[in-house]
Amino acid sequence: MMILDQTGGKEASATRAAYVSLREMILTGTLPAGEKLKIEQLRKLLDTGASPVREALSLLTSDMLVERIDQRGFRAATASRSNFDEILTLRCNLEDMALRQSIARATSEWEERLVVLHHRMKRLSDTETFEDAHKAFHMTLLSNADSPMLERYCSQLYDLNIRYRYLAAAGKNYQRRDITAEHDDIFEAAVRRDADATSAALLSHYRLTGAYLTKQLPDL
Amino acid sequence: MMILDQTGGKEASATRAAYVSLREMILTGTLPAGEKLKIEQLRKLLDTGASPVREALSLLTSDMLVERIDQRGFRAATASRSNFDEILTLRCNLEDMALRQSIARATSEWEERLVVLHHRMKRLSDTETFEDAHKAFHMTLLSNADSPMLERYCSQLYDLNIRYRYLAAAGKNYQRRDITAEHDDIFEAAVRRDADATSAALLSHYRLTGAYLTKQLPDL
DNA sequence: ATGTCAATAAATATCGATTTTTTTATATGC
DNA sequence: GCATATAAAAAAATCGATATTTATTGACAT
Repeated sequence: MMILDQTGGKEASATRAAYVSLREMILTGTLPAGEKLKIEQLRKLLDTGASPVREALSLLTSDMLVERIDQRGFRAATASRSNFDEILTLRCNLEDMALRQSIARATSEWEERLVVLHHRMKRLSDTETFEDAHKAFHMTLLSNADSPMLERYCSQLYDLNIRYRYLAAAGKNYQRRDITAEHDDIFEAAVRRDADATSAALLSHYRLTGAYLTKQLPDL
Repeated sequence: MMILDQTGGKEASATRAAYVSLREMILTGTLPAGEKLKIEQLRKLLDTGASPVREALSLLTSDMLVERIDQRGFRAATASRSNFDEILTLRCNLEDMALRQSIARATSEWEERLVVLHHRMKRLSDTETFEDAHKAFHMTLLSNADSPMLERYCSQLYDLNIRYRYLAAAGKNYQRRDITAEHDDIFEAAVRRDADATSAALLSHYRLTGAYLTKQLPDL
């Protein structure tokens, strides 16, 4: 009998635990893109039953991280240069849309959330938890659009992009760009509530990162 | 021992059969928006096991037709006026993007597919299979964008919108608008490869339908 | 060598039963 | 009366075993 889960109720069910683990493994490349995902193998790896594994994999299709082919199981979503390009293009278009809606509805509350997250992100640069802070900052930029589906798409695309960062990091001499100044530009334009400037800074940030990653990416 | 599935291999697995049935039931409102989806109940309804039902429901979360709450099961996605508005806005933005990419890459092959589908759609007006022809026409318009994820989003949004058509039809004096002329406009502008005109016609088509549906929608 | 077919092995998909958790109903004390 | 605790019922989640399907192997003929 488990009293209470201190970690925030995350691994409440075996399915959820499997979902979180598998997600992480696919995003970071522990389970390589395109890899066949065999139930029995994963069941042993995660030390759980076949049902939670199957269900977790089914749920991961929502995130486009897993493909399911009827009667022949699951595989990790494939990666390719064209997929990478598509993600970049979609992110630019969708985030531009979300960002403008967000700024149009700007409130001081939203602004203050941004201030905190921007600060936190700068503080955590180069730490384990930077990734989380970075995503929180970017998603909060869009959060005021009050468009749950659009937010979901953007979050999805953000995560899919992470996968390519790990893929690039697997290539030999990869080192992270310094993106602090770019974040500052985005942040400052946002609190100024200057939609055009924020959008320009944000898209430039994505495109620069995209070009940088493309160079570092191994053959796909 | 089943020799071969004549219907095109559609219900190959119990999971797939459940997926198709449940999807249909949610889209048409047989399973009302927001409804609790109990495994045992659906299992009996579809005359299948609990595993295929669970897996089908998990897969349906990808389509945003089912929500899953850890340890307390599944429910049909809720419907609301704001959700309807969000779908309309997203469709206009995403389809505009897809359409322009599609037209920019226009080929005579794509054009001919459009001709056939436009013809077929006109032919089938007011028949059972009109829905399929209608979706095929709209999706083919976008198909030449060569952007699988964008297509997937558009397809998803198309289906989510269908649900509101059924919801409106459930309201008393609903009758379908005549949309033949609008389709003709879209089609003709597309084969002219006039991106601006096609986009304008398409978005106007969506917005007119949206305004019309909004009036007919019962309280949400 | 190459392609086909049958036999075998491996993996997926499904079932039926059990465990765990949540929900509902009922009782208890303030 | 109202909140809280407790017991019973319902539902979700999970397990272990089995059935079904797909993938692999090797013999055989072309």
